[in-house]
Amino acid sequence: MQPKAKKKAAELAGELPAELTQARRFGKTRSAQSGALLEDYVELIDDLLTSNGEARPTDVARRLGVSHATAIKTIARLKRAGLATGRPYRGVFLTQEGQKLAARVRMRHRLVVDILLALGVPAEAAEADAEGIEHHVSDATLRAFAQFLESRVPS
Amino acid sequence: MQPKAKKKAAELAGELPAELTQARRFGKTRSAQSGALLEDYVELIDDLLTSNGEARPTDVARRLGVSHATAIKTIARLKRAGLATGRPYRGVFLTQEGQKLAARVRMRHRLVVDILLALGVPAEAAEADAEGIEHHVSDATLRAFAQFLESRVPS
DNA sequence: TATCAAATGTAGCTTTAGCTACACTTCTGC
DNA sequence: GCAGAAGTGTAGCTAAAGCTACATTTGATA
Repeated sequence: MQPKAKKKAAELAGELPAELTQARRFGKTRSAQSGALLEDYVELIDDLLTSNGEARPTDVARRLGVSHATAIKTIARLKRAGLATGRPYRGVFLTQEGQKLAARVRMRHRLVVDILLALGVPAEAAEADAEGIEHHVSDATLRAFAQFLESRVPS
Repeated sequence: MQPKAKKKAAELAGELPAELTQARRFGKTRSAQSGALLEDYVELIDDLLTSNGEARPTDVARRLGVSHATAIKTIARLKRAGLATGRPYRGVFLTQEGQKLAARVRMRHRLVVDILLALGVPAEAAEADAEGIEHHVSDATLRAFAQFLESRVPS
């Protein structure tokens, strides 16, 4: 145990609530991680279904830059989660729930890219960064983004 | 193998580059994930060192909402990565490199929060979302953020 | 100073997401 | 209509990040 004169004072002054708030924030960020991957898969599968009429594990794997085995395993998780369906060797499809999620994700992605562009971020970087950012944008923030864009570019 | 009339056409039309670009983007997002945790730890340890004069694994664990064992294991990774030092039972400190990283991370965090606030995101949500967003903001985007804030609020 | 609670560290388990290597279908083209 | 290539699926490994349970060290205090 280290000496801790200042620590005790901080505790008495009410450090605990701050700790809890921060912990809650971090915890949320962490658990968002697992959902992010599924969202990426759902979005991409929806893309492939729209543009190619089918979504094959190998295409998914290529697009995401992972091995086909990894893609297949994650697609299995999607099915377990009720987001995707499909029989062996027959391609992947989205359930109603999966399609709803895809739509939400796509809308959010669009909004994040637009915000970045509006802020003067170069197109290339905007697309790239949006991929990482979008999974961490809460509904409140999303609403603010939409409102900002509307007010700026009534278009 | 599924039938794929359209697929072939798309390939001939040059789908491959698109695939590679997207794969590169996703890969970057994924590998950013591992760095994000270390960044959080470094930032927090720097916080604790500044405000308390010491950074103890238990405090880190409490703030991050994980068990002390998890914190200790990750701190060991920090040490292996050359970001932290410290002898057993003696608290954690940052190396020069760790301090440099902490400064960068803190600056970036500040900038992201400020941008969110400038866009009209409620303070609570801005702080929370920034935690997740900041790890995915490239230098180009960061520069754009800074420039936008300067132009908007010459303060 | 000897004890004991709190902090620290270690061991071993789980899940997720990745990989390679191997096995099995399916489709294409001859 | 068959052979082989391409796609799909399975098995088994790794590393990260989390946990609980147990062991060890430290510092406060009686």
